[in-house]
Amino acid sequence: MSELEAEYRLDYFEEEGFHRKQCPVTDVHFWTRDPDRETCGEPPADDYSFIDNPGFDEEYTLEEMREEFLSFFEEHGHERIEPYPVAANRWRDDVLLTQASIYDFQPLVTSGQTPPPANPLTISQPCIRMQDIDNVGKTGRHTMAFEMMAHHAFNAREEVGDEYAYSGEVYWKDETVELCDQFFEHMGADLEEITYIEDPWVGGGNAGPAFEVLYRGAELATLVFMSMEQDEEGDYEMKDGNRYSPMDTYIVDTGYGLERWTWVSQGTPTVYEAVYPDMIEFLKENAGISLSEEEEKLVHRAAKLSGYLDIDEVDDLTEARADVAEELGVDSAELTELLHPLETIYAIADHCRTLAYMFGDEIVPSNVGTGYLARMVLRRTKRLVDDVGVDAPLDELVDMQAERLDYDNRDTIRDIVRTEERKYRETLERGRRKVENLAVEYAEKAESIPVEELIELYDSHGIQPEMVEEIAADRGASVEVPDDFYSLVAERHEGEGASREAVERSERLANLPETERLYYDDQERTEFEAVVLDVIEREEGYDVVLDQTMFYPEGGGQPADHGTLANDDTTVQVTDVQIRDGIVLHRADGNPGKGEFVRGQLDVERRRRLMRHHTATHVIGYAARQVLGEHVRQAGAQKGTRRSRLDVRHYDRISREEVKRIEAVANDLVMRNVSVKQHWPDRHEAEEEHGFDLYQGGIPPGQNIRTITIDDDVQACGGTHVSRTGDIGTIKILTTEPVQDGVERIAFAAGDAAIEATQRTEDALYEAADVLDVTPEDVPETAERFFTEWKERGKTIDRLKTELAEARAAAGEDEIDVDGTPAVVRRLDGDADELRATANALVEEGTVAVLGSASGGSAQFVVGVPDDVGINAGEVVGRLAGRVGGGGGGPPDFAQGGGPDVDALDDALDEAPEILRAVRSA
RNA sequence: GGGCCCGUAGCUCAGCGGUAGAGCACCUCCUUUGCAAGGAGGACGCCCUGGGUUCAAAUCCCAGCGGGUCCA
Repeated sequence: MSELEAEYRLDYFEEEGFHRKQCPVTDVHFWTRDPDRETCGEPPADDYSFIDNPGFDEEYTLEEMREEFLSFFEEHGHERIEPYPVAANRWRDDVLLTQASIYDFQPLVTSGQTPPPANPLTISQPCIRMQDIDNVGKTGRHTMAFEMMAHHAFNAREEVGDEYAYSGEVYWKDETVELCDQFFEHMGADLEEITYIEDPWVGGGNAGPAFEVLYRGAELATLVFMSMEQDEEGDYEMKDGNRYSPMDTYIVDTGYGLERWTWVSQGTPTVYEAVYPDMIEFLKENAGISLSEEEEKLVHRAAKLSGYLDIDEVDDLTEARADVAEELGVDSAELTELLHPLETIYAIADHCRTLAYMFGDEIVPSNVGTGYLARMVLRRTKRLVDDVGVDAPLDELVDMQAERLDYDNRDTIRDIVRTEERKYRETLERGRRKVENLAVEYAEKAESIPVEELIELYDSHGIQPEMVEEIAADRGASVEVPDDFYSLVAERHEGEGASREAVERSERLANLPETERLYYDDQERTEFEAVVLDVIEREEGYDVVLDQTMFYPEGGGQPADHGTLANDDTTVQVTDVQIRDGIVLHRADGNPGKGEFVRGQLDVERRRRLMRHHTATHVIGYAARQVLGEHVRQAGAQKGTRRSRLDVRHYDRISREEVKRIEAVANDLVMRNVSVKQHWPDRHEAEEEHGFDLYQGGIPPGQNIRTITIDDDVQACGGTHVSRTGDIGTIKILTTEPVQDGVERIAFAAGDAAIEATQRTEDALYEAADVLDVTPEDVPETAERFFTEWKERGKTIDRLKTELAEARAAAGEDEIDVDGTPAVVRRLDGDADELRATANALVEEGTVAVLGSASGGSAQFVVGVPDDVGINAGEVVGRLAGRVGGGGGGPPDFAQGGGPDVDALDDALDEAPEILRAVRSA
């Protein structure tokens, strides 16, 4: 780390008369204007000193503070940027949630592939950090949801020229620290009290020097100078143990916690009271929490000390709490009892804000991805609400935050919260019954519920061990929850995860130019001429590289074009087309010859079908949004020639009624025959105009992006489309099915494929009608009637079999005597049911029954023995079955068996009396 | 995306190779007419679907469909 020391010696510090010091408590190096200062300013070296002693000239609300920051940086040459969604997976696939403002610009802007929306810029970015979830409410300063205010500048080294999407230096370390200082000064802070702690930053493959900016015990800003990338040959070894070297771009990445600034301006005991005063007031009242004046004072004093609490850093929270209690001179249990409801309320307020952000940004609850995180937070919140006795509905609480955050999809948010709450209630009820059954079972055995059951209950049924304890206690069963419960659960999941296949890259391609893509110029054209630049032999066939092509390579869920490449000598079939680093590879069954001129001809019918289906996919997505709500967005898509599918995020199953409405809206758009327009707008202008909903199918790199506009639906898309919606012909939804919780798959067909699909469905119906000998309209009713009748007949047959069996038993002409007990040995070729019924009837009359049958291709026996007769039926069956090459068994009074050797059945039955006697005497 | 659990009467579930069960609900009768009322009787099952193993599958194995849950 010391290698970076020079990086921190700024001219600005020199000019301003800063001193570099080392903190005797934390050992870190820091910069300060105060020559007498010894400690770095961060707990545990220093306490919070702003509580009851606000650090700025005025108090600010969250909204006022945000505006103060943004307008200050606007006045200092920065452009204000609208915040991005909290669902970072909308534009990058390496993370789920937005955890910092810089996330907005990774990876395309930070790597220099795409220009920033403005440079320099300022933003206040909503973020969610799930890591802090256990600290929320307890430490007084942690929140799961927060806004990171920031100013960013994107620089590229002069010497690399215009290789990147931005060039030159906007500003770097000195100006960054100066701006930070100026903002503190603007707010009325005492600059003498500010410390800049040297704290190198590492993350996501990048690194650089950084400062933590401390004021009155609170970390109010982090100034990161991202300037290095991971490199085994690099000169700098950072704290993660990896080596790093300087990169061509260098970026100012700052973060000013909006909540912290608001808190410091107000000097309230906890951040929560500064950030959500109204909601906390509401929750306190609703839960009936009122403190005496003395208690208020105690809570207040405890808050000042709670800066030391951090579940990551303090091993045992109870211990830390005890320390606080001791310092205050009160009983630890009493203090906990007093603080616990307040901590819960703080957490509820924070969690509701998190949920408002998530659902406001149209995350749909699910068992995967961001949807799962949302579900976890919601369930946790529900438990907290019940725990502390707040009886307001959860959707109302979330809505309070959604309203404050000014979301306009509040109805959907409430709908989602209610649906999720219902699902959770159902899970809890299921769980409760399960635990009750288990508790009774183990209580009877006088054992405690084993840990394996607890793990099973949690992992497979979502029941917290605390809940098991509670229910079990009611039923008189004991449970012991091990301290390392959650790591035991984790153990169960070890060894999961699939290996990822490496993508092979041909070095040969590196020397070829990018293929000119003609398919965007005129999407209707199907013929072209080109020069063969290279032919690469593959295991099966050849990869042909041309200078230009009409062939659309597989991508964006659209399969590749097929067709032919021909010159005067030869014609080769193209059966697949792929794109690698801008080079289009045509997989062909022959070699057209390097350097040759070829005529390319697309399989026109295939391409047309794909185009219809691609445009139809946009139309279906548009229609689904109209019918199901604005939260609907693409979760995946695959186009085909006969059918295509679109996976959409939605929090419920799609009903038949909704399917019909989607179909109607889609076909209405087809019939209106609106034009399908292609544009290449500047990406930032497009984003500003249409938002991130543009990127339903992924985010393309580059300054300009291609968009497809149909009516008022605009999407970034690289596929080929028909020119008017009327060209689709018609759209028919084939099926909807859930692919995972929160994602529904809509399969549909377009154009002639739609007609074919409808015909297939009709064929099935007509065939069914034909079999039933009725008209198609009558099929449902007739099928129902037949099914009912079929069941009735089954019952009648059962009854008749019983009657028949009784009649047979009553006939009784072939009764023999086994040492004084009457017995019947008989062959009757019926199914197992008949044999059983007959045997039962015989046994009823006090007769031993030995019945054999050869129906169904195998020999079968049933042996019944009345009570008080000393013959083991299982034994008899065993011996009989042995003679037909099989086996059998059952309880002593009623046994069944058989074997494959049908021919031996009669012989076996002949021997039955002997066997009965032998078994009796045994 | 991966792991695990579950599909049996209208509901909640038991059964886990050998004749499909219980409680609640339902119907009839009796006894009582009061906070989950008692008694007697009755009806109600493609044991999710399709393959396989077996003399025999609700039960074991495989696949599918449907539901749930945990993790990234």
